[in-house]
Amino acid sequence: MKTIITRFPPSPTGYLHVGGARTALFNWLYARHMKGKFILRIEDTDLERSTKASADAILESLEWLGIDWDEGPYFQSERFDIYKEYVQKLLDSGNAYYCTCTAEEIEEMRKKAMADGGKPKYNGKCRNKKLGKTGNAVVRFASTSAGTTVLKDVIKGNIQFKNTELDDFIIVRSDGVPTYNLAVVVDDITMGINTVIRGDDHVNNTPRQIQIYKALGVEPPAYGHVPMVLGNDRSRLSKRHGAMSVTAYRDMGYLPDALLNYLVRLGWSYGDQEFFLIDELIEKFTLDNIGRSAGIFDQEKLLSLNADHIKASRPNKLVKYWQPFLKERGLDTDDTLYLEKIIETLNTRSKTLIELTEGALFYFQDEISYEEKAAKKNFKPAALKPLKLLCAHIEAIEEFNEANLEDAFKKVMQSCEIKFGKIAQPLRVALTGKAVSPGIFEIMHVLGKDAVISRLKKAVIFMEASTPPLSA
RNA sequence: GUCCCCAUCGUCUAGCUUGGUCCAGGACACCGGCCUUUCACGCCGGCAACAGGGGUUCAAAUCCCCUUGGGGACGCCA
Repeated sequence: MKTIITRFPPSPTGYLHVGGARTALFNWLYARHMKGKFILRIEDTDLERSTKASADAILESLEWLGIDWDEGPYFQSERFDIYKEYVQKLLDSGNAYYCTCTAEEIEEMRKKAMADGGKPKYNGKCRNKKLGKTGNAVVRFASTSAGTTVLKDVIKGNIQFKNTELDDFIIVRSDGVPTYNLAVVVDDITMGINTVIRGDDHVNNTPRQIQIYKALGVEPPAYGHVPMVLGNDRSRLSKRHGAMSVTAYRDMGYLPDALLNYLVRLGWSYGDQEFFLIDELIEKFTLDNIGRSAGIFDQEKLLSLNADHIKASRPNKLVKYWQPFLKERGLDTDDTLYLEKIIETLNTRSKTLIELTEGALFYFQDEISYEEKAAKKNFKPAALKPLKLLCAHIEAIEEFNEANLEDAFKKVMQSCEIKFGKIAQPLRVALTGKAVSPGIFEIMHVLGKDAVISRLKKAVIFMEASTPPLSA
């Protein structure tokens, strides 16, 4: 059995967006599933628009996602000699020719073709002129207009194209730099790529590429065109759909595994299963479960999946993704054991790492500032006595454990003749400053005896200072 | 304009290959309820779809055709 070799070939003209990430993911998963190879190639033949910064950003995103590559990154801009060689072959075999038509002439041809009810095309004017290489001549591929080209797509099935639909497209620009259609084919041939999984938007390029393969006498790879990811208005994903870069999701507190999980399910399915860990995906991912229709990117579902992944992650694994968010707020992240304990109290109530951070703030503050609403509602005069009493009982505890703590509560409840709820909420505000938080026993356990007592005392002082003793 | 692709709840989808087990299943969102020291988690329940029209067939979400709708491509971008 042959080794499957896939690739991801982004062009460095911007950041890696979620659609591209999904394409990379499919190629990567398939390669991993088949125990094959995954190659990364930077398609920077467009010297004008390609930037080093974009290339770096893309690599960074892939690394964060955990999509690793076995070869590369190769840069097309460093492979011009190879392309030149192949172009010469095409020229020699009569499958390509020089063309000196001007932009105006070509514009005319296109208009005419449109007027005749067809696609805007180049009419092949220079094809038989046998022109030599001159100053600003381009090289065009002499495509066959007879017959049809069949694309055997592993996802969409057979697609037929009448060859008359194709024109003689440019394979080398006037400045000598090859264009996309030529470079992909040459790269895929020389890199041994045998499986090409890419976006739907490339379907119409495929017959051109297949023709180049034929002209070169090389067997084309297996193609699989995955449907596009659309924005909520059903149009192609773009900036106006909001945050679409991988790094934006990272910065919003999403876990890479959650993004990957969401992305893979957008277009691929495994029965009714929604939640996947990466290893599981590698084990279960195959091309035949990829759907044929385009999908809309749904942030809500991604959010929900992120919450699931936060819940399912081992705290010690989550720490490394969480630390940057803590650092951003100037919080100390050295005590990872403490962080893990905090996570355990908050992971079921945080949908993102930002929510986790916000929910955890009180753990890091020595001085709790009370939320006005929460204080008003729970720091009522009637709560003063129970809190004071509770403080005293807790201080008296020798071993700060659940049993003793429970005992302290019982005593307070009995002597004040109140229910647990009456003491729990004020205590919560005293400990966290908020009316919403993890369970108070969990919190006390993480905070420890000293912090609990100190926060209780401060709450008592606060209440005494701000509340006139209405009831005796 | 021309070519290509697609079409199941609002969204992602299962089911379609090998018609009947589907008056269509799961998930997100939404709405109820339970649990409960708050908020969540969790659990239970509800709302909600086979685009339309023709065929084929005893029988069609599943096969065929047309219409409509949506998307994509037509670059010296990739």
